Amino acid sequence: MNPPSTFPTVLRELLRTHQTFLSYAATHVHTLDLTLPQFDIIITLGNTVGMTFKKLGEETLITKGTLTGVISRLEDKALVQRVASETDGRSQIVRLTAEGESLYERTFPEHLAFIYRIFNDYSPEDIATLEAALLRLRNAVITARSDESGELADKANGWCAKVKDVCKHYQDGLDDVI
Amino acid sequence: MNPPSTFPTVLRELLRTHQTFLSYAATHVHTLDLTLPQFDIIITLGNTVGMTFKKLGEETLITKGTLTGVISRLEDKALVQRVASETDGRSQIVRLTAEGESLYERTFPEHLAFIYRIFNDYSPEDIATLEAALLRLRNAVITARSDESGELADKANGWCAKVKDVCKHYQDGLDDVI
DNA sequence: CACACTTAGTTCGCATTAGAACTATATATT
DNA sequence: AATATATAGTTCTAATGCGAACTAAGTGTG
Repeated sequence: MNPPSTFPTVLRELLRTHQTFLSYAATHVHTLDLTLPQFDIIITLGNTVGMTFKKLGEETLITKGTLTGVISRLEDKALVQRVASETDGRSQIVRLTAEGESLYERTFPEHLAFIYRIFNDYSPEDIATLEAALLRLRNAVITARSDESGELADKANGWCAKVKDVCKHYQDGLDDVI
Repeated sequence: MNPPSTFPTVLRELLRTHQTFLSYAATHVHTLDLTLPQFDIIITLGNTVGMTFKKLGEETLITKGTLTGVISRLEDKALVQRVASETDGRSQIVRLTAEGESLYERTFPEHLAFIYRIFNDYSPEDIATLEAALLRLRNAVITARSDESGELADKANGWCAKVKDVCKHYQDGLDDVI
């Protein structure tokens, strides 16, 4: 008794897919004694001359508050270093140390190969299709977010009256519980 | 200079989409003085007679260790309660209190309407397509995971030699950095 | 120059998150 | 029944993750 293919279902699938992928990626990264965010930093800094906290946070989707701690732990491991920016007294440049570069070059191809196994049965078109579907969803979220209390809100509220039945239907699928 | 549509790109897009969606959903849930996992528990328990920790964890994708804390905080807010199972001395049933039921009925339609705004431009087929794409990806990850050190690994390792060039290409797009 | 205002990182508080160790209860096997 | 094994929750630790307050440094306007 699967729930119908509605937006709550599709979003749950988004969470599930995301979580499954992270768990898969972690199995490799943990063999390097790194966490996923830490390894993300390493591969983002690989083949670059370093970048500011701000840029690094944008690339890796890590909030600046969190980033401070992640970088500090990588600094403890001597894989990255903070360098004061010469042009902006507020900025710090984060770059790989020699040891960090070495780790990157040693492990990144291996990591990509590990990830590649996921797409064994994907054609390039399949990958493009998937990416387009994800991008469309993300843009749809951004649109909904920026459209606060606008027309969308009205439509949604009008639609809200009908929702309770859908909820019941959706929840019924979960009643084979105890 | 966008990176080409390769698997690292598509996976980064998965993370981005996931994060954007969570951030959107949180803007509504936080007005209820709940965190996302807490609200997830509420709507999962809504219209049910309650369920065990195990079942609840499976539905919400929350690890059992984490679940203990989330449920405890919801218990502090008097929204859920633990009830000892009559059939299994190890199990606890988690169910909504009257106050929790009330909250659920008051806020779930509103929440669905808020989420619905994302799919304003989606047809039912569009939603089904998106869900299929996500499900396929998740199954691909599961396949890769269960195929440890199998044929996939060999193919991936053979392919690994070519990876470095791809890496360089992929990273070049990030060099407009400082 | 003095002022408000923005921006870059740090720090702090609170709540997950995964994973491992632990307790108590079931279940299976002999 | 006695033992081994598996399962359900709890507890613990280390590391995110987010948001808000804070400091230091840049930018703008008068």
